[in-house]
Amino acid sequence: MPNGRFATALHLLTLLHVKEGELLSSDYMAGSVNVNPAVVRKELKNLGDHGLVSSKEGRGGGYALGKPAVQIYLSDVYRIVSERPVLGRTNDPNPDCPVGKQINDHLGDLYHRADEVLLAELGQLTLEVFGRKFD
Amino acid sequence: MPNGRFATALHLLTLLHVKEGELLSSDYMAGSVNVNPAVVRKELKNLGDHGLVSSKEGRGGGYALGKPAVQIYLSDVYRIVSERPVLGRTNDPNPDCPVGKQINDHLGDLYHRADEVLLAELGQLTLEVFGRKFD
DNA sequence: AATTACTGTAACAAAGGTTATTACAGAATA
DNA sequence: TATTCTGTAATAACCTTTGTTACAGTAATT
Repeated sequence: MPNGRFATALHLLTLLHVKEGELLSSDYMAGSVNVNPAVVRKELKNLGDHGLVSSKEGRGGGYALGKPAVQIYLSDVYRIVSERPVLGRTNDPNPDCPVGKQINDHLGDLYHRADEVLLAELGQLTLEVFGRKFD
Repeated sequence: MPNGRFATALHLLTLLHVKEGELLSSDYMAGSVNVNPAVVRKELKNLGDHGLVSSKEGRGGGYALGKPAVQIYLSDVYRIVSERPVLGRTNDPNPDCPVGKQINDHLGDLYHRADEVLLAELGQLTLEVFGRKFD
């Protein structure tokens, strides 16, 4: 994962948690994260599709958590924003080479285990616990 | 890590291990991994700078493992090829926002722990063990 | 000595993926 | 009806990674 989507998503969720009770606009949140409002809306829509965020359209609308922060695990966030395995992508090796023919299968196993341990680690933290670190 | 350097590096090291005793050329290895020979030379030079690979210049030269495969941990490989934390980069949030001001510190802690568990997992495998999977 | 076959390395091009930007339709409130 | 939001698409800008080309340096071979 070369990008900053995890950081962005967790920042957004933390804002929603810290300001629980109010509806936050994408413009406001974009100002805190320092990214474009349209990017915020896209990411929040994505998180919303997975139940972590709810939204209200129209004037006076905005975003809120879609479920209690104690039920949002950081592993959920990771799963939602990262489409590629942690260890990166694989190549398209030469099938005529004994190593090339088999390497992707073995890399696949390894990548899978790496994702597992990462998810296990992130699964130990909820948004509520993470949010306690903030004043 | 959005890229394929880990896969490339491990493929190269596996080739060197499987064909231990001979010197392999960057052209040959590039043919197995299916990437450009110059890319192979760059990556092998990098692995060599960290002691995992030795090289011999000039005619009849090539590459070999720099130390026994039982002493090469996959965590070493990961450390060498990945300059960014697994969870990705962070943003440059607004310091005027309470959350924005602190988020990168807390993300930093999280990223550090994520890297730790990943390294611990990869540290359980050596190149020798990984290489047993191949015919 | 000259040739050959390699690595080491730099410079630059190409490709791919991520984020920014702009724009506007649609929804809900005032 | 005007306003203020989200939802969403299209496109541009940017950045990172990989590919490509080229050539200097080194060591064996002839």
